[in-house]
Amino acid sequence: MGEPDDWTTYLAIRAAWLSFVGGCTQGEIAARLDVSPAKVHRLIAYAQRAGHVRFHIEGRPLECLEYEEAFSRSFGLNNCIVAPDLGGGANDEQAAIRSVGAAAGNLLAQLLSAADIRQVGVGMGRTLKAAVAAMPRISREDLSIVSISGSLTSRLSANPYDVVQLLSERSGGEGYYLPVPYLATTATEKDMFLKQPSVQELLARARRSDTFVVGIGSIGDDGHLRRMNLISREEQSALQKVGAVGDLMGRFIDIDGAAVPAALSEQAVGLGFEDVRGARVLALSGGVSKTAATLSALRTGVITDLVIDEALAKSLADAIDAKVPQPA
Amino acid sequence: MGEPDDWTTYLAIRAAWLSFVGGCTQGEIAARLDVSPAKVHRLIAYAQRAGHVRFHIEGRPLECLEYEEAFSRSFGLNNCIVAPDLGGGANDEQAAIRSVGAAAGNLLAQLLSAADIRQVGVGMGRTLKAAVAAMPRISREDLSIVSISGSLTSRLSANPYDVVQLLSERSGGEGYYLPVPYLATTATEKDMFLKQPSVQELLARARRSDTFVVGIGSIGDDGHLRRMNLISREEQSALQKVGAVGDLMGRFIDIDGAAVPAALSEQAVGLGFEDVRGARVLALSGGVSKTAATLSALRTGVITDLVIDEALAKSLADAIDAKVPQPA
DNA sequence: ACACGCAATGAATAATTATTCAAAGTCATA
DNA sequence: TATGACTTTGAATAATTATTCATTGCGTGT
Repeated sequence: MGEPDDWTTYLAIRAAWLSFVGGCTQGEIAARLDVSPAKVHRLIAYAQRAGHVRFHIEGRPLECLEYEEAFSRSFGLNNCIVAPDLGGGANDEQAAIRSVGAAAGNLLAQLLSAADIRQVGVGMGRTLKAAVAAMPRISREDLSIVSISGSLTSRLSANPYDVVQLLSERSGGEGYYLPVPYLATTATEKDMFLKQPSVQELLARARRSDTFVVGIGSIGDDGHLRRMNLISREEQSALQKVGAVGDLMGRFIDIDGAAVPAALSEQAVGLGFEDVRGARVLALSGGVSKTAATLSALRTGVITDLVIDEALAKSLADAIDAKVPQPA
Repeated sequence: MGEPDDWTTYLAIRAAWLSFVGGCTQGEIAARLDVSPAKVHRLIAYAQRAGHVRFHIEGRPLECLEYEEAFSRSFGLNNCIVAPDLGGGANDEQAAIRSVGAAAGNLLAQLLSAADIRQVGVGMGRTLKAAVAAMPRISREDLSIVSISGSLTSRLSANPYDVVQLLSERSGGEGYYLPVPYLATTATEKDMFLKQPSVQELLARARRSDTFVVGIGSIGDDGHLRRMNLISREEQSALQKVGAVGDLMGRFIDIDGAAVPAALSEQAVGLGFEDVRGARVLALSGGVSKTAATLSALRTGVITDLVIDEALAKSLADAIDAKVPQPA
C-alpha cells in the first residue's frame, strides 16, 4: 500500500464530507466525483485510516457515569471519564485502548485549549499514544510539549509509542523530547544521564509544566515494561517479590500506592511524584489487567484526573468493595 | 414520534459507541445488547437525530482552501472557512447550511474555548442556528451569551431560530435574551423599546462582548426577512429601490457596503456597526442567493472572520472578478 | 523493447444496513 | 372492560456498503 498522492487525498476528503456531513450514498458520491462506486468506498476508507474523519459520541451510558461519580468521590478527582466497553469481550485490550483513547482524546483537546495552559508534560504508553491520535487538531502554537520521562528502550533503540511528536503535530505546539531511556540500567548510568546539561535543562523545563498526562503501567507479562523489554524477566520477578503492582512515571509502587524498596525504582530517568504533585495530572489506563496498577496509582494521591475503560472500572470497583465490604 | 425514555437513550448511546467508536456491526451490537438488529438500527438513527453523534472531517478540499486564501487577503480576514459543497446541486440551500453549520460549529467551539473570551454577542438566522447545533459541547460556565438584536417577529410571536438558548445550553454559559422585535415598525416604536431600562441594560451588556457571531441576510424573496415576514413585500420593494442588497445586524446595505437611505434601516432594535467594530466579528453565510448580500457585508469592513459554502465562494469570486477583470 | 512484479481498477458478489409491513402492544376514552 | 388511535416491534425485503478477484496499467530492471 503506497502513499496516496495529493489528488487521492483531495478526493478522499471531498468524499468524506459528502458521505459523513452531506449524508450522500457512495453511489451519489461516485456520480458527483466521476469515479466508480468501489473507488468511493476506498477513498472513504482511506480518509478514515488517515485520521481525517473523527467521531465523537456526546454522553456515555449510565453505568459509566455512575462509576465516574464513585471514583471522583473516592479519590477526589477533578475529571473522571469511564469510557464504554466496545464489545470484544472483557479481555480485549485493543477495544479498551480504543475507547479510552477516544474519550481521553477529547478531554485532552478540551484541557489543552485553555489559554492558561502553557506547557504540558507527557509520559509514554500505548494508551497515551491512542489518546493523542484520537485528539482533534487544535491550534495552540504557543504550547510546549515536554517528555517527563525517557522513552528509549534500554538498548537505546527508538520507541515506537512516542507521544511528544504526535501531540506537537496535533496541537501546533513545540515538542521537547527527552532522549534518554525510561529506566537506566544502573545507578551510575542514571547519574551519567542526569549530569548532561541538556538533560538537566529538559527536566527543569518539564517541571514547569501546568499539566501532566501519564499512563499507568502494570508489572505483569502484558504490561509495557515487559512487552517492550524495558525490564528483564528477573527484574520483573524481583519487583513483584517486594510487592510492586504498578508503574507510574517509572516509579514502582505497591497496592497501597507506596514506593517499593527496589533499586530499579530509583533508576527512572525523569520526573518524580514530588515534581508533579500539585499540578493537574491526567492519568490514562485501559484494560482489566491494569486493575491493581491503577488502584495503586490512584492511592499515591498525585493523580487529579482519570480516564479508564468500563471493564477496568468494574474490576476496580470490585477490588475496592472486596477490601471494604458493605455491612449486611 | 414520542419522546424516547431514559432507557432508550441509554441504549442508543451505548449502541452509538459500539458502532462508531468500536466499529461493531449492527448485528454484533444486537447480540451484545440483546435486542433485534432492526432495533439497533433505530437506536443508532435516534442517537444521530438527537445530536449525540458528531462527525468531524479534518481538512477541506483544495479548492476551498484556495478560496479561503483569496478572501482572507481581499478582505483582511482573520479566519476564513469555505465549507465544501455537499452535493444536492448548486441551489440546495439545505446542503449549504448544513456544510457551513458543520464547519462553523467547530470554529465556534474553538473560538469560545479560549479563556479570554468572556462574552459573545449573537445575531440570528438559520445558518447561525445550524452552526450552534453542530457545535460540540464545551465547558464554559463563565461565558455570557447575549442577543445583539431583537429576534421576535413584527407580531411579537416567538422566533423559532433563536440561537441564544441553544448556545447557552451547549457552552454551559448563561444566556441573555433581548425580548424585542428585530425591526420596530415605526421610529416611535423603536424609541419606546430603547427607553425600557431592561433593554438599555441588555444592549449595554451586549456592547461589552469580546466576540460577535452574526448571519448575513439577503433582501430577496428567499431571505429570512421575507420568509419570516419581518418585512412586508412593499418594504422589500422600497429597500431594493434604494439599492439594498443585504442585511447585516438589521442594517440594510448596498453592494458597496454602505447603508442605504431608508427609514427601515434605522428601525433595527439592536447593536449597530459602530458597536462591534474593532471586536472579532464572525459572519456566517450559506447559499448562492446570498452572493450580493455577502459581498456587501464584507465591504462594510466590520467582519473579521467568515464561514461560507463553496458554491457561494465560487459565486462571490465570480462577482469580484466581473468588476475587476484580469488584463488579457 | 520485453518481461516481471506490484499497485490500482471496476465488475461481481458477499455482507451489512435501512426500510417496509403486518402484527402486537400501549394508552386514553367510553 | 371494550374500543379505537397510535406506537413499537421484528421478520422480510430492498438498498447500500464492503470485499473479492480477474484484469489493466505502470514502473523497473534486463
